[in-house]
Order: sequence, then structure tokens, then C-alpha cells
Amino acid sequence: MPRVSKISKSPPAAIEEILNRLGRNIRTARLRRRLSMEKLAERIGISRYVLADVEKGKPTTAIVAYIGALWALGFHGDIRELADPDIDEEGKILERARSPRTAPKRKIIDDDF
Amino acid sequence: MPRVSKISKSPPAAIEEILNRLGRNIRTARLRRRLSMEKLAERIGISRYVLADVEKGKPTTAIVAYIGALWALGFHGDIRELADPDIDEEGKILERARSPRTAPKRKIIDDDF
DNA sequence: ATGATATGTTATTTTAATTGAACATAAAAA
DNA sequence: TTTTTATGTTCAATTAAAATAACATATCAT
Repeated sequence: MPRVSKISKSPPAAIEEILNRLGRNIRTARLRRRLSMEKLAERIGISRYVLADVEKGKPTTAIVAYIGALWALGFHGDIRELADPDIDEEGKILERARSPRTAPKRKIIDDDF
Repeated sequence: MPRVSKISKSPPAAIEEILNRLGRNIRTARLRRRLSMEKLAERIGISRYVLADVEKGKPTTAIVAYIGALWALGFHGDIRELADPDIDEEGKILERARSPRTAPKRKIIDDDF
């Protein structure tokens, strides 16, 4: 991940902690399922070295490696709900409170009424 | 992400869909909070181009960029529960069913710091 | 209308993520 | 015990991720 971003160089402690925990959780789930790193990595389609990075919570590893691991271990539901707009109460409140639109796009923005 | 892994070259449709949705959700949450990509990217500590990748659900983007975005938008709780061993019913059952241990450990260098 | 803002697009450069091989170590199985 | 398996470690080579700048375009504000 060349030209290293600030967050990659030194992630906030909170984020490091989140990633470490995620890695540990993935490792725990793998061991419970009695899969070797090599076997799981093969299923995911990554090398065992990258899976090791995932279990270490390495911040600069591609998200697809993490998601692939979660997927292969059966954690689909957990991922689906990430930042779900329907559950984003704060976001919904903000949207209601202030005026409607933001941000230009090459799409048609509906308003009228 | 050099020497491109199989899953990076052509992720399974299910995983692509998950990433696309995650990106859309992040975008929706950002717009609701009336943040420009530039502003949010600055807060996260990445360039606006990488944030654009995140909102597109690019598979090879570093996980820290995704997590940073979720964090900056206030979705801490969602992340914490990812693959939580306490909620991994299948894993718990497997662990109970079969015999105890797996995987060799190194000396005592395991945990960080 | 003009100008400001937000995002998209492209090209260039930097540099680290990933792979693969080879070897080391530790635990489990024979 | 020996053998096998699982993981860690190091090195090299590859190549794409990410930053940056510059410009384009679309929306918003005035």
C-alpha cells in the first residue's frame, strides 16, 4: 500500500484494537472448525501468509482477505449489517433534521414537492 | 496488492456484493452527515481517492481505510461484534463436539507488545 | 449569468502488499 | 522415539495500492 497513508502508518489505538480483536476472532473460529491456515487460505484464495496477517489484524491487508475469511467461516450475517442505513438511527435523524440533498453526482436528483 | 491473489483478481459474486453494499452504506452515512469526501477522508487520514475506492467497494483496498471510515462515521458497535466467539454458535458446537486442541504455538511471543 | 464546491478522471511516482521458496520450531500422531 | 503436521521466519521478485497534481464536469450558491 505504497505512498502510505497516515492511518496506515499509525492507526489510532481504537482501530488497532478493533483489528486485533477481529483477527483473534477469525483465528478462534478457524481453530474451532479445525482448519489449518493453509487449508483455509486455499479456500479463500489467498496465501497462508496473508491469512496470518489477517489473524494478526494487519491494517494494510486488503479487505477482501478479511471478508473472504469471514465468509469462508460462515459469518455472512455479521457483515451484511455493517453500516446498514436502516439501522443508522443517527444518520436518519440528521437526514430528517436538515435539508435533503448533498453531493453532486451524474445522476438525477429527485426532489419536487 | 502485488502478486495478486486469486480472490483479488476475481472475487466471488457474493463477496463483491457484500463489498459493494458496504461501500454504498458508507456513502449513504457520509451524505446523511453532510460530509464531503475530502473532509471525511481527511478525518480518517486517507486521500479522497481511497475513500472513493471504499465507497465503490474496491476489494483490494486496505481494511484500515474501511474500518477508519466506519469508525469516523460512528459505527463502532457494528465492527466489534464481527465474528464474536461468544456469538459463534456453530463454532461453539464444533468445539464441544470434537476434541480440544489444535495448532502449535510458538514460545510465549504470541501476544503483542 | 458567475463562482464555489464536490466528485470524477487521468497520468505519474513511490513503495509496500503479496507470493513463493526454503528453512526453523513446536506440537501431535505414528 | 520418529514422523508428520501446523505455523513462524526470512529472503527475493513482482506489481498494484496509494499519494499527488492537474483538469473535467456536475451541482449548488449567489
